[in-house]
Amino acid sequence: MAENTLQKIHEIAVAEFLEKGFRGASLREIVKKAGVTTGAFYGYYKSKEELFDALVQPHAEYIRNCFDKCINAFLSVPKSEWSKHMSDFSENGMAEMFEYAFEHKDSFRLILNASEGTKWENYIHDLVETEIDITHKYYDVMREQGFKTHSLPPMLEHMIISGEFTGLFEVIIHDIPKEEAMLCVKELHDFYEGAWAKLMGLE
Amino acid sequence: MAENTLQKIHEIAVAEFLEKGFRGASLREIVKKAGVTTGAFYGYYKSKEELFDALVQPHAEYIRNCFDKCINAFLSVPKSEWSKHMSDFSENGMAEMFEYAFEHKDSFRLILNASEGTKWENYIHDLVETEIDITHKYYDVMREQGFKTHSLPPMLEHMIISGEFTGLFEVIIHDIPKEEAMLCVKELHDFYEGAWAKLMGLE
Amino acid sequence: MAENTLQKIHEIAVAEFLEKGFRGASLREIVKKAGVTTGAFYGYYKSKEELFDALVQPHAEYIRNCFDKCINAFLSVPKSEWSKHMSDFSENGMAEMFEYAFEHKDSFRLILNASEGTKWENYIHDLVETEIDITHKYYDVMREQGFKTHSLPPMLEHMIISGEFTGLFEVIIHDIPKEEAMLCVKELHDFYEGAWAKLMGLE
Amino acid sequence: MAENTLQKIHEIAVAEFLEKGFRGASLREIVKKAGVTTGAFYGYYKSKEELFDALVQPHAEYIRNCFDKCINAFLSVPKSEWSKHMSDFSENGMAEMFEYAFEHKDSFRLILNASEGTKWENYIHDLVETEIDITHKYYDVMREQGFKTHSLPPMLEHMIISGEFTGLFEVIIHDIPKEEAMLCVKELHDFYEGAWAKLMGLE
DNA sequence: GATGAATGAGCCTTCATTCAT
DNA sequence: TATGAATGAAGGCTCATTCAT
Repeated sequence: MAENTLQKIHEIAVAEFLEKGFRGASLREIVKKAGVTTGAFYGYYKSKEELFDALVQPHAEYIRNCFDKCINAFLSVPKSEWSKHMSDFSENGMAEMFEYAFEHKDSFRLILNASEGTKWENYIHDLVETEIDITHKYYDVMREQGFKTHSLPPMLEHMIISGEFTGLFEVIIHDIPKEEAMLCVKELHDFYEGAWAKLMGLE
Repeated sequence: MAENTLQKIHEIAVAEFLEKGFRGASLREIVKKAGVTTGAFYGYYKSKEELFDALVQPHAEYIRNCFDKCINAFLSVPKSEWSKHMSDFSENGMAEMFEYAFEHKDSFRLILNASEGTKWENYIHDLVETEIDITHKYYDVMREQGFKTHSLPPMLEHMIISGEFTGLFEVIIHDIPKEEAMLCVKELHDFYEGAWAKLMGLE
Repeated sequence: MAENTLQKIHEIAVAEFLEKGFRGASLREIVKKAGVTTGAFYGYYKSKEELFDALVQPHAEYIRNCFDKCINAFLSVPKSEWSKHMSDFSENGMAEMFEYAFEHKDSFRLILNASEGTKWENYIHDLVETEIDITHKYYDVMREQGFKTHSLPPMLEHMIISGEFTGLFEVIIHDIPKEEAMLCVKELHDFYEGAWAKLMGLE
Repeated sequence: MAENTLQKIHEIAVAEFLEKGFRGASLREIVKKAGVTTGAFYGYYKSKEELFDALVQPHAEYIRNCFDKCINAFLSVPKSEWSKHMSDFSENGMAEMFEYAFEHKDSFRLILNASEGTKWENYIHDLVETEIDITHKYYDVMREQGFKTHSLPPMLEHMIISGEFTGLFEVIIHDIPKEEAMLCVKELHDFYEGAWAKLMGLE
C-alpha cells in the first residue's frame, strides 16, 4: 500500500495546493482527504515544504537546466553567426521547454500559481530575468556587428519578455490538447519574433 | 485621532500585504506595527478581508469601470467604423487605465501580487477575459466587413492578451518615473498593435 | 483579571513543572488547570521556555550575582589575610545566598529539580565549579603563605563540594521552618569547615 | 543476529538516554541509530520504559540489595559492639557498593542523570533515606549505650547524608581511572567519618 | 525475529476575532 | 473610539506504539 499512500498524498496535495496555494493548503486536510493520518505523511516527508518540493523540484530543475543549456549553446556560437541562428535556438529552446512543461503540467502549475511562501516563488521571475539578459546582449552584439537596431528602455524589455513568458505558460495553466498547444506555442513565438524585429528596426 | 489611526493602519497594511500576501500577513502584526490595538482595528473593519477590500476595492472598481466604459463606447461605434477607431480607443483606453493605476500603484500591486485568498484573486484574469472577448469580436466584425483576417485558436488569443496585460502591469509593479513609464506603455501598445496586425494578416 | 490570570498561570506552572519537569509538563495542561486558554497564555509569554525563564531567571541571577560578588570581595582581600577571613566570608556568603533562596523556594526548586531541557540545567553545576575553583585557589595560597596543607585529587575536591552544595539545597527542596533551616545551614557550614580543616591538615 | 540487535539497541539507548534523559530521548531515534526498526525493538521490549528498566534494574537492585544486606548485617551485630564495627561496616559497604557501581557506570549514570519520568527517579533519594534512618538509629543506640552525643535536627542529618551520597556518585558520573576513584572514595569516607564524629561530639 | 507503514493522541504555537471595560 | 485580555479553532509536527506481512 506504501506506493498507494504516497500516490494518494501527491494527488490530493497537488489539488489542494493548486486550489489554495502553499500557504492556504492545510497538511491535515491533505492527509485527511488522502485517507491517511499525519503520522503516515511524516514517514514520507519531513515537512509540508518538503512535500511541495518533491512535487516541484525535479521538473523545475529540468526546465531551468534545459533553459540554461540552450542559452549557453547559443552563447558559444560565434557572434558573427548569431543573427543567423537566433531564431532557431529561440524556437527550439522554447519548444523543448514547453514540451517538458506540458508533460508535467501539474508541477508547473504549482510553480506558477501556488508557490507563494516557498523557495519557488521567484522561479518564473528568474527565468524571465535570464531571458532579458540574453535578449539585451543579443541586440548589443547585433549593433557591434553593424546592424542598426534601436535601443530600448530596460523596462520595456522587461515588460515584453515578462509578457511573452506569461503567455507561454498560459498554455500550461489551461487544459488543451497537446497538438493545439504546440501550435499555439509556435505561433506565439512567431508573433513575438516578428514584433521584436519590427520594434528593433531590424527590418 | 481616528483619521490618523486609520491612515496608519492602511499604510502598514499595504506594506505587510505586499510583503507577505493576504494569507501570509498577520492582522495582529499589522495593528501592532501601526501602534494600535486589535480592538481599534475592529472598530473600522469587520475582518481582515474587509481591510484588504478597503484598500483595493475603490481603485479596482474604478479601473474595471473605465475599462468597461471604454469597451462599451467602442461597441457603440458603428461597426463600419471600427477599423478606423480601434487603435485610438485601445491606446487611449490603455493609457487612461494605466494612468489611474499608476497613481494608485500600491492598490494595484495588492491585486497583482497579494490577493491570493481574497475575492480579487481573479481580477486580472477577468480583465483579460474581457479583452479577449472584445478582441475576438473585433476580428469577427472585421471579417463581416470584408477584411481578410486569419482566425486564431482561442488559446492563442488568450496567450497573447494575457501577456500584454502582464507586461503592462509590470510597469506598476516596479518603481519607475512616470514619464518613462508612460513611454514604455505607449511603446508596448505599438508593439502589440503591430504584431496583431501582422498576425491577423491585416496588411 | 489580567493580574489574576498571570498569577494563576504561574502558580499552576510551578506545580506542573515541579511535578513533571520542564519537558514532562504540558502547556495545555497548565493553561487548562489555570482555567484559561492557550491564547491567553501566549499573550504573556512567547513560549513554554519563556514561562520557565520568567519563573526562574530573576532569582537565579540574583543568587549567581550574590555568589560572584562574595567571591570577588574575598579575592580582593590581601592574600596574607585570607586565612583569617575565609571562614566569615564563606559563612556569610552561604547564609546570604541561602536566605534569598529560601525566600524564593519555588524558583529554586525549579532549577534544582525541573530544569532539564532548559538553559538552567547546568546552573547548579556551574556554581559548584566556581566554588571548586576558589577553594582550590585558597589552598594554593595557603601553601604560598607557608601553611602546610595537603594537596587533594581534583576529583575529591569536586566530590566534597558537590556534596556540600547538594546538602545546602536540600533545605530548599524540603519544607521546613526558616529558623530550623537557618540553623541547619549554619551547622552544615561548620560541619564542612571543620572537616576541610582536618582533611587539609590545617590544625 | 538477535544478540547483536539487542546489544546495539542497548548501546545506543544508553547514549541517548544519557544525552537527553528518559523523556527527551526518542525511541525512534534510538532504533534508527541502532540500525534496526521499531518492530524489532518491540520484539524485545514492550515499551520505552521497559527498555530503560532493562538497562537499569539489575544493577539498581544489586546495589540496593548490597546496601540492605550491609545494613542488616550491621543491625544483627549486638548493639554493644556497634561502635566498634560501625566504621568498618560503613567503609566496606560503601566500597562494595561503589565497586559495583563503578563496574556498571552507565547504568548508574542513567539512574543519576536520566531517570526523570521513570520509576527510578527516587532511587537515590530512597537510598539516602535508608542511610539517614540507620545513622539516626546508630546515634540513638550510642546514647543508649551511654555515649554522650548530640542530637541533630533531622533535616541536618538529611543534608549531610544527601551530600555524602552525591559526592560519592560524582565519581561515577565523571570518568576517572579506577584507582584514583577508589582512593577518592576512601578519602571521602574518612572525610565524612571524621566530620560526623566531631559533629556528634564523639571525641 | 524483523519489517516499516500506519496510527492517532498529543505537542507547542499562531491566528482572526470578540467583548467587558 | 479605543483597550487588550481572552477565546478556541486550527496550524505543522513528533511521539510511543501497533500490526499485517
